[in-house]
Amino acid sequence: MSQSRPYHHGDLRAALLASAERTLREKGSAALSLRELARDIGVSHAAPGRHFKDKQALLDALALSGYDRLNRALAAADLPDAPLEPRLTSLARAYLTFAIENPELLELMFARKHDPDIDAQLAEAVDLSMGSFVRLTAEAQRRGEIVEGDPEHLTLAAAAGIHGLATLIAACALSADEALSGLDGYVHLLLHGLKPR
Amino acid sequence: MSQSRPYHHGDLRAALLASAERTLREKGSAALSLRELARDIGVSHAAPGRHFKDKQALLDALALSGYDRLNRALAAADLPDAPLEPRLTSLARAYLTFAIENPELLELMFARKHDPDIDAQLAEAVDLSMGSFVRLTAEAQRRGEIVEGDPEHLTLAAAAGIHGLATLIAACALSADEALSGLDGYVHLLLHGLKPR
DNA sequence: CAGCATTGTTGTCGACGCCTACATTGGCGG
DNA sequence: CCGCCAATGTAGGCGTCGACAACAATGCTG
Repeated sequence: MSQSRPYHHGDLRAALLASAERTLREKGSAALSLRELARDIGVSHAAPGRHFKDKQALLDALALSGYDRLNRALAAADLPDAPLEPRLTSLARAYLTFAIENPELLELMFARKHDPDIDAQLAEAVDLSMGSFVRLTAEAQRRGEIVEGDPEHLTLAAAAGIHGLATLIAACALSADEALSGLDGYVHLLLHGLKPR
Repeated sequence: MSQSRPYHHGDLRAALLASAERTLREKGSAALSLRELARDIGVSHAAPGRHFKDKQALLDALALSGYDRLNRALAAADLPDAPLEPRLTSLARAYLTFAIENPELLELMFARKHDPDIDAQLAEAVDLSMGSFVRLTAEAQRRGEIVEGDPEHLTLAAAAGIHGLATLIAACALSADEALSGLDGYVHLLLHGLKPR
């Protein structure tokens, strides 16, 4: 057989992750099968097992890479010199955009079934995501632009709302356009409250 | 054979849903298998197919019953005569409590893979859930206790934050105790904003 | 260049979802 | 009261999947 394909793939792990992410985007995490991935790439059905001990291990790796991309997007959207409100809006917009573009991945990232050992890395990645918001509230609080109180609580208050919008978008319970167009108003409400001043 | 079990179960559909919900709570939705449900109940492996054309159909039914319970909990927690802040707090507490007690179910309810036809019923159930919050903001706005603006946007602003907290709890990214104990403060922030007055 | 760890292959096992053909049951009309 | 039919449960089978084990090809390292 003049099969030009070499016995060793070269970087099967990366190829698996890339193909898995495409399948995830197109058909959802439930439709992800290790055997189909192997077929798509052109290796045997057991080859993925060399790189991911489990199907769950692959999902975990996918979730981790998702946090990586999200964190880069958040870092890029941070405007350290901008005033509080536009700065928070920019972060929020980056988060929502990620949710709109990677709904299945977001669902995976916040799924409640990861290996305990990977959970530590995951928690670290989540902390990194929160980091952008923590810095923002901490600095704003130092300048007196934000109410006093436990900075962690204040950060959570801001982040929970934005995360809620993101999950609603991912769950198709909220249209992406609607969320993005109402974002400015939403952040304003976050900062000024629902009660009239 | 003196098998006392009658040929017909009587209410297999309800038994399946009940058993499925227990399994869901104990082992997660991924571990839910129609065949195992049938074994637990003591019917043949194809019997569930008479009541749910699909595994997804059973998950959809589970999600619908989840919305039903959530909506009842929200209705019971509504205090129409209470002032704005404690009223909102009571609704929020009911939502978070539901999330704490039914994390897997909540994940299922907001999963993005339901049959298109069931989606209509699901959307209706979601609207019902939002209803409690909508009434609250509408009345508060009528009394001038809440900022002017599109009531739907204001409701979303309140509900998104609470939903965000709930999903964070379900995803184990936030401890239940922490969320409940900080809830009063959170609702206060929602109403008064992060900026000092 | 020899030996060994890495990586991919083949084959197998049990479980699952779904389908079809068949059995049992209970209810309804003659 | 009885026979028929729809509803419900059963038995078996098909194709796929994840996981495992035994084996083969490769390439690194001493």
